[in-house]
Amino acid sequence: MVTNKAILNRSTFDAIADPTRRAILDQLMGGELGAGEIAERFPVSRPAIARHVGVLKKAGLLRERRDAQKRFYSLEPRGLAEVDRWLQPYRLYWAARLTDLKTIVEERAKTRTENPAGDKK
Amino acid sequence: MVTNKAILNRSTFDAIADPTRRAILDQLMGGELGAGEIAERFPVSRPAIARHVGVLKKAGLLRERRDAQKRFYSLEPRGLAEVDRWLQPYRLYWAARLTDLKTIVEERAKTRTENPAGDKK
DNA sequence: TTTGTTTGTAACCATTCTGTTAAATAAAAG
DNA sequence: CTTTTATTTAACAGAATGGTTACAAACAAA
Repeated sequence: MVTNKAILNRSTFDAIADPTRRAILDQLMGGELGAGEIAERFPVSRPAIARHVGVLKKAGLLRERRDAQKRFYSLEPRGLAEVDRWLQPYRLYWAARLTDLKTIVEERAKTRTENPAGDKK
Repeated sequence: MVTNKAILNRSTFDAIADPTRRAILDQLMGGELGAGEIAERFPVSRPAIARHVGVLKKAGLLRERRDAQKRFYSLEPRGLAEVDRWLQPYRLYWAARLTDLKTIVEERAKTRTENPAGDKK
C-alpha cells in the first residue's frame, strides 16, 4: 500500500470540480451576495444551491455573515490559494508565458528541480 | 455497445479533482513514465490506473508516446495552464488580503483592491 | 505461427454526487 | 401568538465515479 492519498485538502479540489460551484464563486467576485440572490442566478432549486454553498463553505472557500434570517456569502480565497500552491511546480512548464514570474523564480531558488529553462524577468 | 461512460468529455477540473490523478501528475513531474511504471506506484489495479490516465489524457493534461506495445506518458502542462487562468482573478483576492504581501507590494502596489460590498444587480 | 509481454476495454458492483420535493428551523412582522 | 419570510436539512431517485476481475488487442520474440 502506497497510500499516496492526502497530498492536500481533498475537499478544495472537489469543491471547484463542479461547474455550478465555480460559477457561484465567480458570482461572488462581484461582492457579497445573499443566499437567495445566489439561487436566483442559477437554474436549480434553492436547496441545491444551499448544498453547493455548504460544500464551498466547508472547503473554506467562502465566508458567511448573518443578519436576521438572511445569510450573506462572500469569497474566502485562502482555500484557492491552496490550489495555487499545488499548481506552483507545474507552472514551471509554461512559465515563459506568464507575466508574473516572481514566485516561480523564488520557488526554483529553493527547490533545485530539473533544468532551469531560461526564465527571465 | 455499452456506451463507454467512463470516459466522457470531462473538464480539467474533474480530472484534477481525484487525488490519484493528481498524484499521477506529480509522478510525471519527474519525467516521462511508462504505463506500468505508473501503476506500480499506486495501490490500485492497472486497469484503474489506465482509466485515470485516460481521463487525464482526455482532459489534455498529458501526452502519450508509443513504442511497440509500451506507452509512455508525460505532462502536457497546457491543460493546467487553463486552471491557472481560471485562478488568476482570485489570486488578486488572497494576495491583496494577507499572503505574501511583499510580492504584492512589488508587483502591484497600486491595485490594493479591498472591494467593499459591491451589490451589483 | 505461436507464445509471452504490455496495456487498454468491458462488465459489474458499491459508493458518492446532484437534483427534487417536503419538512424543519429561525427570526421578523402583524 | 400566529403568520410570513428566508434558508437549511431530510429523504429519496437517478446518474456518475472509482474500484475490481476477466477479456481483448497490439506487438516482439521464438
